[in-house]
Amino acid sequence: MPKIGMEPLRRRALIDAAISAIGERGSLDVTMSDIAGRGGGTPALAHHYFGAKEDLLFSAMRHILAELGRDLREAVAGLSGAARISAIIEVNFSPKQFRPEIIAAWLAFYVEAQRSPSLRRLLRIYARRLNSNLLFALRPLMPAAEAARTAEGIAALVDGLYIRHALKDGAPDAASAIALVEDYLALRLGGSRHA
Amino acid sequence: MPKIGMEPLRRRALIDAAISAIGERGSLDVTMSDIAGRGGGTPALAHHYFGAKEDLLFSAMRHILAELGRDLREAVAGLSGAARISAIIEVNFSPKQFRPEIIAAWLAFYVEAQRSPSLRRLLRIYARRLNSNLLFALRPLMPAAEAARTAEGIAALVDGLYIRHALKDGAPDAASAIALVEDYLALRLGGSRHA
Amino acid sequence: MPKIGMEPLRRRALIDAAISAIGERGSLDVTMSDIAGRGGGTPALAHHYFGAKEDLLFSAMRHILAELGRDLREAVAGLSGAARISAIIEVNFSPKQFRPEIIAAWLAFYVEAQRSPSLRRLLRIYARRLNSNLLFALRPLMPAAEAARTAEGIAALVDGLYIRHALKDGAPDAASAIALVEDYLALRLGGSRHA
Amino acid sequence: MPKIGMEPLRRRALIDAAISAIGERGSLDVTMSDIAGRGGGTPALAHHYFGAKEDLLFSAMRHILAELGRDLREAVAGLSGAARISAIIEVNFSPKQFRPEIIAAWLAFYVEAQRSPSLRRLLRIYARRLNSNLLFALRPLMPAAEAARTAEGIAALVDGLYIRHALKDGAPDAASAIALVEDYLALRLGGSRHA
DNA sequence: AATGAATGAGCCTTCATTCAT
DNA sequence: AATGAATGAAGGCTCATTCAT
Repeated sequence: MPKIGMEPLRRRALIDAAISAIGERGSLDVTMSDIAGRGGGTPALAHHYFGAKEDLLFSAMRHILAELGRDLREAVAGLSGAARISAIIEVNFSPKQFRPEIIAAWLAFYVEAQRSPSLRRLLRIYARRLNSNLLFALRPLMPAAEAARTAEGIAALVDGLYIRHALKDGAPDAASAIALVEDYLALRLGGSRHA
Repeated sequence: MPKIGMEPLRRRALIDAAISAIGERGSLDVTMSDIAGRGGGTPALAHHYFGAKEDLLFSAMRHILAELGRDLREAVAGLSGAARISAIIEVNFSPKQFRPEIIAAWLAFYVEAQRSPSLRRLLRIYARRLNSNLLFALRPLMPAAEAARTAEGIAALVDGLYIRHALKDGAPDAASAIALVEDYLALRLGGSRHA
Repeated sequence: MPKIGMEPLRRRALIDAAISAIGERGSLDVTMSDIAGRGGGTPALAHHYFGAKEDLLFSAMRHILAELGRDLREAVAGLSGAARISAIIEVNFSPKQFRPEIIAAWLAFYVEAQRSPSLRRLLRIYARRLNSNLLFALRPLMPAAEAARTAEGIAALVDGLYIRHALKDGAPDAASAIALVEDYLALRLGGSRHA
Repeated sequence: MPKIGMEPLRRRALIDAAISAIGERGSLDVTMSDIAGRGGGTPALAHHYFGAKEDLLFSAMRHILAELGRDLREAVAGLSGAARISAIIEVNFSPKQFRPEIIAAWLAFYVEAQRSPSLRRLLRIYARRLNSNLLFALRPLMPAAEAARTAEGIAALVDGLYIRHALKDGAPDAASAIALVEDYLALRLGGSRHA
C-alpha cells in the first residue's frame, strides 16, 4: 500500500542498503537485486528512485561524505589551533566513521573514482575541504609551506591507516591510529619550534 | 603456428596484459577477453595457462610484489640505518613502481583482498616483510616501541600517498611524496633525541 | 507484454519443453536455450523461474513421476488382488506413459541419477512406492517371500521393456509388453498354487 | 620414444580408459582429456588413433559387446536345452560383466544409441544374436510362439535388472538376479508342460 | 609416433534495465 | 507507488579438434 511521502524514506533505505551491501562485499560490484532486497524493495523500485545503478552508488558515496562532513563541522565548532586539528583527526577515527563497513565502502569508492569522473569530483571536493580545514588550523602555528606539507602528511596518514585497516581482521584499532597521527602532528609542531 | 617452449612467454605476456588492463581500468573487473587480447591470445588460451581468471589475477599481483621485492633487495643491499630506510622509501616511489598503472593495480588488489583470502595472505606477507625491513633498520636508532611506531607510520604514509595519487590526474609526483616520508623519518629521528 | 500470474504457466511450459527436448534428443544434454525456445522464452527466463538447469531438469523428472503417480492412484482406486496388479501394469504401458518421448526421458534420467543424488533419491522414492503398491496387492495371493520376488520381477520386466523399446523405431508396442508382464504374473499366481 | 607395434596397445589402453571413465562418470559425457589421461596419453593422441571422440566411444562399446560375445560363446559351448539357457543367464550376471562400471557404461550407451544410428545398429546386432541364442535353446522345449515370448521375457528381465542395479549403491547382487531369471525360466518350462 | 600449442564454438549463468499492470 | 515479468548483452569457462614440431 503505497503511502504519500515515502520517497525520502525509500531513498534513504536504499542508500543505507547500498552502503551495507558494499561494506559487506568490500567492493562496488554488488547487484541491484541485493541492494534492493536489503532495502526492502525490488530492483525495479531502486531504478524507479535512482534511475540507474551508478546514480544510486553515487548517492551512497555522497551520503557517506555528507555524514562525515556534518560530524567534522560539529567537532571543530568553536575550536582552533592544535585542538581543532585533534578534533578533525578524532572524527576520522570515531566509532561512527572508522567502522569496517565504512572503511570498505570508502576504499571501494576510491577505486571506482579512477573510472568515474563524477565520483572523482566528489572525492576531490571532500579532500579539498579537509585540506582547507587543516590548513586553516595549522596556519597560525607554522609557516605556510610547512603547514601545507603537514596537512598533506596528516591526510596521507589518515588515508593510509584506513587502507591498512581494511586488510586487518577484527575491529579496527582507532586508538593507536589516532595516536600515530597525533604523534605526527606533535612532531611537526615541536619540530617547527626548533626549526 | 604453435612453437615449443611458449609457456613461460605466454604466461609472462598474459600477466603483463592483466596488469596493464587492470591499471587502465582501475579495477579488477576486466574481462579475460580483454586481457587475452592484449596478450596476443584468446580467452581459451588464458584459461589454458592459468586455469581461471582468479588465478591469473593472483599471479599478476604476485608478479607485482615479486618485482617490488627484488627492487627492494637490490636497493638495500649493503645499507643500514637511516640510509637503508631512505632506500626503502625511494624504491616505493621509484619510476618503475610509482606509475599510474601500478598504483591503480595495487589499489584494486587491496580492495579485492578483502574478499579473497589468498590475495589477503599475499598482501600480508609483503606487508610483514616491509615491516621487518624497516624495523631492522630502525632498531639501532631508537627504542623498540618507537621503532615499531615509526615503521607503522612510514608504511601508512606510503600507502596513503599511493591511494591519494590514484585520484590525481597526470603523472604522480614522486619527489614530494619522498620528501614527505623522509621528513617524517627525520622528525622521528630528531625527535627521539629530544624525547 | 508481461502479464501477471505468469509463473505457473511459464513453469509448466518450460517443464513440458524440457521433457520434449529431452525426449527428442534422447538425453539430458539439451541446452537451456533449446528448452527455453520451445517454451516460448529465453534462457534468462528459464533461469528466472528455475534458478539453474539442474533444477529445471529435476522439476521435469518430478513432473513425470507425479503424472505417473496420479495415473496409478486413479487406476488402482477400489481394486485389489490380481486386478489391482493388472491395473498397475496397464498404467505403465498406457498411451500417455509409454510414449517414445517419455520413455527416452525416463531412461535419460535413470542414467543421470547415477551422478545426481537428488535425482537418485527421486527415482528411489518412486521405485519404493511402486514396490509397496505391488506388494500390497500380492501379499494376499502368495507367501511373503514370493510376493517380494514377484514384485521385483514385475518391476524389472517393466523397466526392461522400457529400455528395450527405447532402441526400437516407430511407436512402442504396448499390447505385447502388457501381455508379457501379465503372463509373468499369471505364471507366478498359477505356479504358487503348485509349489 | 615411440616404438613399433604400439598401435594395438595404445588403442586398447584408450578403450579401457574410455570404459573406465564412462563407468565412473555414469554417462558418455566424459572428456577426451580425461580418457586420454587415464590411458597415459594426450587428447591429441586419442584423436590420432581414433579420429574423433564418437569413434572412440563406438569402439569402446564394440569392445564391451565383443567381450560379452566371447564369454557367451565359451559358456554355451557344448550345452543345449535348459542348461544352455542357464549358461547364457549366468554369463550376463558373471562377476566380469555384472560390474558397476560395465553396468553404467552399458546404460550410457543404451541412451546414446537413441541418437547415434551406428551405436543403435551395434546394440541391435547384439540383441538379435542374444535372441537367436535363446531361441535356439528354447525351441526344443516349447512351441515356437512361446519360445519367442520366453526369449523376449528373459532379455527384458536381464535388461531390467541391469538398469535397476544401476541405481543401487554397493556391489550388484548377482545371485538374486540370476535366481529371478532362472525362476522365470522354470515357470515357463513348467507352465508349458501343463499347458 | 607423440605432443604442446592454440582456438572456435558453444553453454550456463548473471544482471541491469525496461515495461505493463 | 510498486512490482512481477521479461530480456539483451556479456562474461567465464569447457572442450573437441587441428596443427606444427
